[in-house]
Amino acid sequence: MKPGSATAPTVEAAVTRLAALAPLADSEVELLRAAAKLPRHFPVHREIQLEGQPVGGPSIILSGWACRVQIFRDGRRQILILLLPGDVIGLCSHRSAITAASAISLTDASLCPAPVVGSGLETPGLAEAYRRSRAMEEAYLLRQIARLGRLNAHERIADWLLELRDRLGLAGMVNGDSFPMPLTQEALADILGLTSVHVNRTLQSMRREGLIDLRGGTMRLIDIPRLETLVGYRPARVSSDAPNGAGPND
Amino acid sequence: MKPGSATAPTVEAAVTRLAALAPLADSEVELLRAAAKLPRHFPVHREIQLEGQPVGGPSIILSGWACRVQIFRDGRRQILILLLPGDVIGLCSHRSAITAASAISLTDASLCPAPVVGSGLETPGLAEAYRRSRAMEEAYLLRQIARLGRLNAHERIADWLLELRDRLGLAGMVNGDSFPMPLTQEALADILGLTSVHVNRTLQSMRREGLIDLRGGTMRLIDIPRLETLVGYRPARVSSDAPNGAGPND
DNA sequence: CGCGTTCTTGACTGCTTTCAAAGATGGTGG
DNA sequence: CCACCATCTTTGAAAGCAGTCAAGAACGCG
Repeated sequence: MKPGSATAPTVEAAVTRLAALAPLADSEVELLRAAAKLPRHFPVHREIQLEGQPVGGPSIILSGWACRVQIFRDGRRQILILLLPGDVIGLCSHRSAITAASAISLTDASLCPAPVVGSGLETPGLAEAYRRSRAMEEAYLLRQIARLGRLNAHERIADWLLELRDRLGLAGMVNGDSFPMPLTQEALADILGLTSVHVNRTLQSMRREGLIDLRGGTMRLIDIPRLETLVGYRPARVSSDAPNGAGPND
Repeated sequence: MKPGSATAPTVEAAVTRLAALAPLADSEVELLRAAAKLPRHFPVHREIQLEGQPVGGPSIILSGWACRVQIFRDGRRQILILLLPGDVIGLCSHRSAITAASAISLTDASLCPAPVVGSGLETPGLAEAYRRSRAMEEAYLLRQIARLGRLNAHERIADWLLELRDRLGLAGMVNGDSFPMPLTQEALADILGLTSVHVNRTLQSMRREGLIDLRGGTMRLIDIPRLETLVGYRPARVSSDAPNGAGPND
């Protein structure tokens, strides 16, 4: 494995996330590992799915960060939702499905085909994990709407960071209060509906207030309780099962 | 039928919308009509689904307008998505599903249980319509994010009106360029992520510019081409089938 | 070490909010 | 049929959050 390659395609994050969504049989984990042997690699800023094109089969993100994005004629961009390791894209089951918004890579990324689940008879765990994954995605979309519609810059960032920590935690990518932050402030701005200049100022203000510590591509949430009360944060939940953990490692 | 009752529960709008999403067999239409015989009525501002509660079976909106909403501790509200006649809510198939955001009625409304579709063997049309309905809802969520993140007040209203016209058109509720507008400017503000004061000013500006005509609970889009170029509007599409029409009646 | 990208900072503009109050509207009961 | 009341709409003035434009500093990569 080349020393320079930032994201060696491993399936572990995806297995961790899907197993956190629903218990997987060993055979189902094996299906995932087998699928991950045929990864597709995307350099940064590459189109993964194109709006209006057929969805194709579902894929799993093995490594790297991506997003769904809407671009306006005059160049304005809005990132609609982040796509993180273990996320499944293209989970629509209707006929002639076409993708509603393009997906692009925000870092180098690798995907693989998601193992097909029939009517869920032989792979009940995977099928359930896919269904919950889709429900989680919908919950993130809803929260993103509330965030953009009613929160100011400080609150948007706080809320988004807490959600991000939960999401990365599901995939086992959180260490204590820290997780990787490979995005430029330009990308953050496109996520948060702000300008990069204002994101910069707000991040610095939050640093000064001792809320966060962002250095060298790592984000550390210093004062999570204060971040949470700032926006009344509550983690997304899509089922009444015990809140699926795998939270931050320590 | 009482003269005063604003929304006599008819199933026609719902049948129109679902049949526009996928061809329905006569037997499937009969299932819908039968289900509509057991409507539940909700006065304005009544809770239809409560966040965190079990989803229960799927329901169809027969008449009236509703929404999913997020309310913050300090009273800020954001309407996440409108729910219109023919829309199906509670379409999650995973175990122990709980609703991610409360649904409330914005006008008097009536719902009925959605006919259950098994594995889609006996009701392939309905099953397909449900799947596409869910995909449409996701497309509306994505567009709502782009709207709140990157459009100014004029553009948000234009974009939202055009989407609303398409959605109501699917249910056969558009007459030419006009459709009912039963929402208060306060509700519009909660949809658009603005204040009601600013919604008022912006609507009046659009009236003066000859873009819209809003009077007596009816919205007329006077200059649709100009509205469309204002935001680069393109209708939501979730399948490569011929764009499902039932567009505006004339 | 040099170059391009990203981050940072300042000054200024402006869209949107806030606060307040007046005007319109519609439904109800006398 | 009209007075009355609650709700909704409209308007004004002032303040604030975020955007724009521009330029310099820091960073990372080759």
